Amino acid sequence: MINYGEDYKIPFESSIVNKKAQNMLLVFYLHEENTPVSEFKIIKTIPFQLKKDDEQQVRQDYESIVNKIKCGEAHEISEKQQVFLGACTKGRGKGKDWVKQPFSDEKAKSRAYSYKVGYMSAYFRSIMALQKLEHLAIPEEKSFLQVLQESLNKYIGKTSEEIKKETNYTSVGKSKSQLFNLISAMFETNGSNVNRTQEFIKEGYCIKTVTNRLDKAKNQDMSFPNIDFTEIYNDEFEDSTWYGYFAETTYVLAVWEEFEKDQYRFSKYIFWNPDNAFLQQIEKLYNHIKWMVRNNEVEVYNENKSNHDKWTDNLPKKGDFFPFQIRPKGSGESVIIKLPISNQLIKKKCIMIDKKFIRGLVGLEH
DNA sequence: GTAGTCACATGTATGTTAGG
DNA sequence: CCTAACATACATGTGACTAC
Repeated sequence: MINYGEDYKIPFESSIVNKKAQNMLLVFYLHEENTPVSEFKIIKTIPFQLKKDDEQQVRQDYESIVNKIKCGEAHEISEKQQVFLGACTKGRGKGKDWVKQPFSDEKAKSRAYSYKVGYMSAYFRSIMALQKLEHLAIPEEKSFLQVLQESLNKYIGKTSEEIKKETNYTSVGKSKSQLFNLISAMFETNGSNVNRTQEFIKEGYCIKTVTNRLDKAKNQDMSFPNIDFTEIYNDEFEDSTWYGYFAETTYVLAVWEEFEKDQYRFSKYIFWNPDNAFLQQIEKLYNHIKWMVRNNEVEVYNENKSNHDKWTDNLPKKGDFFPFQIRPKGSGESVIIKLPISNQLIKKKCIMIDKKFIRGLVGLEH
């Protein structure tokens, strides 16, 4: 736990963070989708060692946390303000974990120090030498953020055709993720998804595209990876994939303008960190789905329907948890999964963020 | 063990349509 | 005729299998 009353007096060297880092055993499990955690296999145990290269950042993260305490702003600490070492919420939840802080009368949420998911994933990869992840080339004298901005700035104002030429990006056809793939091409990732490069994962960054189309009706909500109902059933929100998506990720929203029919121009990008209200809303949705699955409340209407017919169900609808919506998302033959416990068949789903919300973020909505 | 191949799931998205 | 709520497109990722 973060001790608001004491920690601000303690330098990093003698902090609980640094002490525990000297004496910590990591146990890695293999995550399997739609499988309860208790059945995960242990694949690696190893003592934790903070890498020399990362120490400076962890120290800065620690100092940013204790500085907030010193400024009487402990209630404003969140997990987004740090890079590797976060300040995750901890406590009984449901409003019962507000504690005193020394330099303000405002009560702060109880929190603990934590290494972020992306950081630990990168750590794991570094010790396991898995198949090689693509790397971004980050020159010695530049930071990740500089490289990110320079790579994008270079193409601002250019059309997708121009960018295709300059990046030697081939692939034509009807892929629905062409504009996103083009962003990856800007980072010279050899065709890999830029969001899955070592650097993006470790720093907790994710690029998404927002397209402003001539036919307004064709503007789309923003999609996310598929929902793992077994994870929701078993895990608390704070340990979930969704928490990682929204509490520990900085989004870079790349905006494309359709200036002529089917012609797009990369107009700008903005950074977005989901705020607390957003996080609370997704937590509500998470817990609602958890409740539904646990109590066998999910109903699916698929009588006499094939896998490629329309199925309907009683999961929350658009508007119930604005700006989120649950949508089907499979393709090919891979469109059906089983819910935990009930073994109820249901179409694969993902969460989507409402386009009005997203367009508001990037200044397209008035 | 591990390189190559195949099949298909996943992640990035957008397309389609029925009912108010 | 709009748009919520269903659907699918395609490139990449990846597990299973084979051959060495």
